[in-house]
Amino acid sequence: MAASLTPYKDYDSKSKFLFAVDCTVFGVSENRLRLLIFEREVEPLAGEWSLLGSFINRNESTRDAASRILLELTGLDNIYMEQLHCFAEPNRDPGGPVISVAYWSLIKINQNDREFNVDNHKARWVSIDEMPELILDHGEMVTMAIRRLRERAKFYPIGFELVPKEFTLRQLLSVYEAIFDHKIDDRNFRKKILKSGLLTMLDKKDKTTSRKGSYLYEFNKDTYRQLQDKGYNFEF
Amino acid sequence: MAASLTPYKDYDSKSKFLFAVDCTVFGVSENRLRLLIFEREVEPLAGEWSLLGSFINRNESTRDAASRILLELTGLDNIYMEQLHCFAEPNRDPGGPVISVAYWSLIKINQNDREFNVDNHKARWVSIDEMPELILDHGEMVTMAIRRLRERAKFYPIGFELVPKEFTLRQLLSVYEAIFDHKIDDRNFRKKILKSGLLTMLDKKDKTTSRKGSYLYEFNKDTYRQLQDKGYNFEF
DNA sequence: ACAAAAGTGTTCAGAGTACACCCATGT
DNA sequence: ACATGGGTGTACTCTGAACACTTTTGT
Repeated sequence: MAASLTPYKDYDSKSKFLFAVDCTVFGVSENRLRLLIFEREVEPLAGEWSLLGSFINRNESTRDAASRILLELTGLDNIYMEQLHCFAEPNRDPGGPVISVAYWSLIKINQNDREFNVDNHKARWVSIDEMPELILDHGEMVTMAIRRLRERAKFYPIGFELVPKEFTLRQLLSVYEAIFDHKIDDRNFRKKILKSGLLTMLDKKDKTTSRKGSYLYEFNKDTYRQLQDKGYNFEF
Repeated sequence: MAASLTPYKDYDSKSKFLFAVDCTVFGVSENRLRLLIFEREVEPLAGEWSLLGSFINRNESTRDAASRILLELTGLDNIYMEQLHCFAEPNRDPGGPVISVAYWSLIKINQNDREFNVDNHKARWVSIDEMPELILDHGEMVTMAIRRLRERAKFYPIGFELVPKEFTLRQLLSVYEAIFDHKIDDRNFRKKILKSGLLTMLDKKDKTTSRKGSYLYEFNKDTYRQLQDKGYNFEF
């Protein structure tokens, strides 16, 4: 028990719990919304598919713990991350009384996938419609995370977390198609996204996908931050 | 430790925590968004203002615990309630390593305030702009809860949780004014809310506020549930 | 010259916004 | 008759939705 001014006097008699975080990590590749899953290494349930998680230590917050996990995995420490929900059904974990706080995060797949390969985790990107059964309540976490992601994506500039620093409109459109799982009219998309003021057109073209080449954009950080606070309608 | 198939083998060596829930309870009265606060009864920090909370037991979920608290307080068990966030900063509680899951809920003030009076809790409704300092991170919980409430209220039919079973349009409008903290044009409000299909006009009038009397409405449960899933734009 | 992706504009319908007067009734 | 709150309609603007052809350029 940590140093404290006036400890709870019946501290020892109360129920205590282990505390864990689990991360739902999303990315988009090949026009699909994908999720990073792991082969669990510890008993119980070793060898089954799960989210990446960790117990938390006495001196870290849940957010610290989630960042720590993502850093170990990707080598990146500026990943978009939000708390999702605390899962605490009694007996949710056959390993003991463990309460878990789920986080969800977004990463740019192509930018990082090399690092996953050299990593010693047994990780796999799966499309969200081809997800295998996950252990414990991790399936429920994913369902909730997808719902939350779609809700955020509708009103906050979130698609940008899934796209490289410089990107084409087609790439961005395709991220939104993957998140919302429906086709988007490209003319209306361009019109609306350009009107938002979020994008700055660069004087460069990406020639990898067509002979004509398509303009690269980056996003305008000021507008981006404003819209994170105020919200904007990103329904297409 | 509960019965389990294969317990974590280093269970005893890991950090363990007490686990609590705290409830942010909102209501609307006299055109103000209000919050229920309590004089804390236990040490440490007894006598200061706080949210209503409780430790959770081994065999209840956080949701059960939050419902339990609200039931004790109000005598009602069908209160609108959502999980807000898990607060776990190290040393957030001087009483020991306690992690808290915050919930927020909405209740109809006039319907229940009698029960608060006979209750032995030292409770008080305060307008959100006249809130005193709260203990620990409870102020932060409230700030986040207000933000979440406003977000929900914009897109989901939530105002109805704050209004009696039969209500006038003026009452409903005034709930939305309180939540969003700005005046709403009553003609546009009527037009939009009636178009949503959420309301059924009753063949009764409330004559307590004017000589002419104003029609009472109730909400249409089917439409209500649909809009809870799909969402609707409740910005006025 | 042709294939393949990029880029561009218009029309229509529906929703939001601003705004001012008459209605019903108890006293 | 009048005071009080309840109830109603219109014009304008803006946004969203549907929809098809031209441009560029490497081969």
